[in-house]
Amino acid sequence: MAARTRGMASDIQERIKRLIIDQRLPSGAPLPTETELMELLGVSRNSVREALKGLQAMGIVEIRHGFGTYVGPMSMAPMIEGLLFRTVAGHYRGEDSLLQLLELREAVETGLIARLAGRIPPADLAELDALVERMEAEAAEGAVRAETDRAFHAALHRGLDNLLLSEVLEAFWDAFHRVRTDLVDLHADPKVTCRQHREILEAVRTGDVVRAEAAVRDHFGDIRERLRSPHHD
Amino acid sequence: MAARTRGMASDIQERIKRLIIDQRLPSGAPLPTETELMELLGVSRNSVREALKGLQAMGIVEIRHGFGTYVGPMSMAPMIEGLLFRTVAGHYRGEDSLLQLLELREAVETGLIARLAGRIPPADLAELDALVERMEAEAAEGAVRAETDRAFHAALHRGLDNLLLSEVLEAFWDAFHRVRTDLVDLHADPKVTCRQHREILEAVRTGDVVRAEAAVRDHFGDIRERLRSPHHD
DNA sequence: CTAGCTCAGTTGGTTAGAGCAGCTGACTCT
DNA sequence: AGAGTCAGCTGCTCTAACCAACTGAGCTAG
Repeated sequence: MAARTRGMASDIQERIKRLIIDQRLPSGAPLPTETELMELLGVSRNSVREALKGLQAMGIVEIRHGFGTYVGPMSMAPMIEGLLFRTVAGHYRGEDSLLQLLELREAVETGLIARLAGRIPPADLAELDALVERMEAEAAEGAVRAETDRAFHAALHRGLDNLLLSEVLEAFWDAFHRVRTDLVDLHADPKVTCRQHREILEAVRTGDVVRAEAAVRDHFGDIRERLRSPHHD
Repeated sequence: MAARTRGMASDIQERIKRLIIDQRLPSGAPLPTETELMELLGVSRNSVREALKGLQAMGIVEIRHGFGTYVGPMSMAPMIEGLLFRTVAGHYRGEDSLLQLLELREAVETGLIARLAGRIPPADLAELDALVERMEAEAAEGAVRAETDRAFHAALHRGLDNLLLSEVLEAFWDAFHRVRTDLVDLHADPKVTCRQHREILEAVRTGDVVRAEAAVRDHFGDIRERLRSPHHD
């Protein structure tokens, strides 16, 4: 017997994790069926399912109805859900959780822009140019699509050359975006947004670290300002 | 009916989340018992439990055997678990996931040190002094305890005045520390470690941003160097 | 011979009911 | 008045049966 005081479900989860690690299973690899796991681990189907539900919530396994169970993508998706819920719950309880989330993004992205300035590959710079242009086209028609903003930040962070870091930043963006659409309407001026993004792009293109930091800070400062102003319920 | 194609468990989770948000329940508040939830939501006990297991994995609820179910701490603990597993699994598959995790910490902490330099409250500075001294005492006896290093970083980040940000940084520290103890032995020179921490402290005390960034980068650069050198299996 | 449909088998999803296990608080005995 | 005990809540695990989704082999029609 392994873990006595911590419950069997947790024990089963640990054993399934070990199974994945010991066998070097990559994302997408098939795992034993529920019936097999139940025999393999010597527990009931119910316990297996509860353990899998927990692992699924952490992105460690992926369950497909009628097909099978697989090693999960291990993306940052669970973190997004957690951050989102934490922020929304805090917001409704009167905390400034939304501002904290924005500050988290601001602090991290401002700190990282110095590392990016002057080091963006030409291909990514071209993509960023195209994205800013699309952004301006969308702004002329009323509002910038969220997907375009997301693509801009994603392309920018690609230069960091660290998949984990990029995913974490993307997760922060996602969480903030979802909170924003669920809770408040920032009614930002699309033209201002465009100008700020172009400024960031030009700064990193020329490799001007100080200017780049100022541009990013300006971008977030603008959002922060709108966050403080009266908005909703 | 809400989600038809996404399964009932996910639907139940959503409804429990709504329950917490709509009633403004704070962390630690009691939730309905399994029996009550089962009647309230009109589903079987098993489905309720599977949903709760998923929420528990995300830190949204906390289940105490024989006592009840409560609103969870909503800390970053689930993220630590996820990062840890992702990194360990990647490492065993031959990826440089450990280095990526270290770089994540390095990038974020280096970027944030500028925001801290010269802005640490005297009380925190005193605590940091005490921690470096303890570190030196421990170094003289062989090795610096992990808890001391953790406390140093935690005290340093307290000055950020953003609980979410501090927790995220702490989570990154935890994940890296656990991976490190599980996978590799960095056998760092404790005296060097002490010197680096003192240097960081002096730099932020005097408010010298450039020196502070260099100190942090030096600290991480040292760890990164050891990570590359031959180590284990 | 091929394109499309059908259906049986496999796998996960849900329900039901029974009994086990841990914790709390009130009750009892000293 | 203090310490031990036990009844009762609570969550935990198991069994067994049936429902629902998906795949792929085999059949049918063109």
